[in-house]
Amino acid sequence: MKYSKATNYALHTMLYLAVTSPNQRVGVQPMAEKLKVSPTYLSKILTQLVKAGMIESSPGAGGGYKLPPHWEEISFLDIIHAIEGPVSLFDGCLNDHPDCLIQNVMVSAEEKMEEELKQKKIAELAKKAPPVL
Amino acid sequence: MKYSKATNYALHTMLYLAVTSPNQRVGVQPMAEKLKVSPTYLSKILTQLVKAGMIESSPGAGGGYKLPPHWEEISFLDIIHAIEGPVSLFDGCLNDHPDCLIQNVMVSAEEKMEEELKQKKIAELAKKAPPVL
DNA sequence: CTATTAAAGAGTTATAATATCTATAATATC
DNA sequence: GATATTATAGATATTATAACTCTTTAATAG
Repeated sequence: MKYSKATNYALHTMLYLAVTSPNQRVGVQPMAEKLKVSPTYLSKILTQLVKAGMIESSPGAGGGYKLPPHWEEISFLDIIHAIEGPVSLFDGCLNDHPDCLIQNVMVSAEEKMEEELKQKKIAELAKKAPPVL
Repeated sequence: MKYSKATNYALHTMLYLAVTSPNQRVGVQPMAEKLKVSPTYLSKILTQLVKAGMIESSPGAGGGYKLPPHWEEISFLDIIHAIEGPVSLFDGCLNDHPDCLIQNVMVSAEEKMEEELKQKKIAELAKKAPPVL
């Protein structure tokens, strides 16, 4: 029961873009160096973020990744869902009956966490963040 | 990013004990049948619960598992921690700096969920639960 | 056309979850 | 005390998922 490192990488790259260059394109290499992860692996994660609309990409020379116009609205939850998928963290019931009391409790607790993650924006953190991240 | 099935089994057995026989000993087999899991595997999980003080056990003929005296105070969070350990669901920071903004957000969100899980007691559910679970 | 950079696919390794099997220890009943 | 019953412990196997690599393809700027 842990969030994946991929989610961790995704959150950090988003913050990186928000802090250093919200409008300028950045390639994978500098970010991969910063996070000490291989560029190819990080690019997989970034592709997922692109598909979820969390960042924009352009190939070719001078290309790279950039935050989208609505970047200031992007929340932690958005990014997490982009990587982990929209799945609930509890697996459903073991017996056959339809309305599982345990499931209900777990889901409602999860929703409390998600409310918090939805309120927290990357942009908000970028203001507080030191230049080094 | 999911809670383990072991946690799911643990929650269900606790509710099972609370609903059917808070004071009487029950062996592994009937519970394993109910949950459709092998008795040996379930017993591993139950042993973890014993060590965490969530249930009491006695070996030998007529033995089995039973809820402890303070069972009405046992929360979802207690049970989850007994199985998953006390670990945070976020892995910590990637860079070297000490005070990770991202980590802080994740942890505080997690705490919101835990507050909810701490308030929800098995006993409370047992009252609402149908006899079949 | 060429250099650069993202995307996609296949495959590998590592780690953790899930489960099984066997042996051991403890207890009640006879 | 012998036997049946039940939990506990250890080792091991299996499966699933995460984490990562390598290689190829596609797109774009100059």
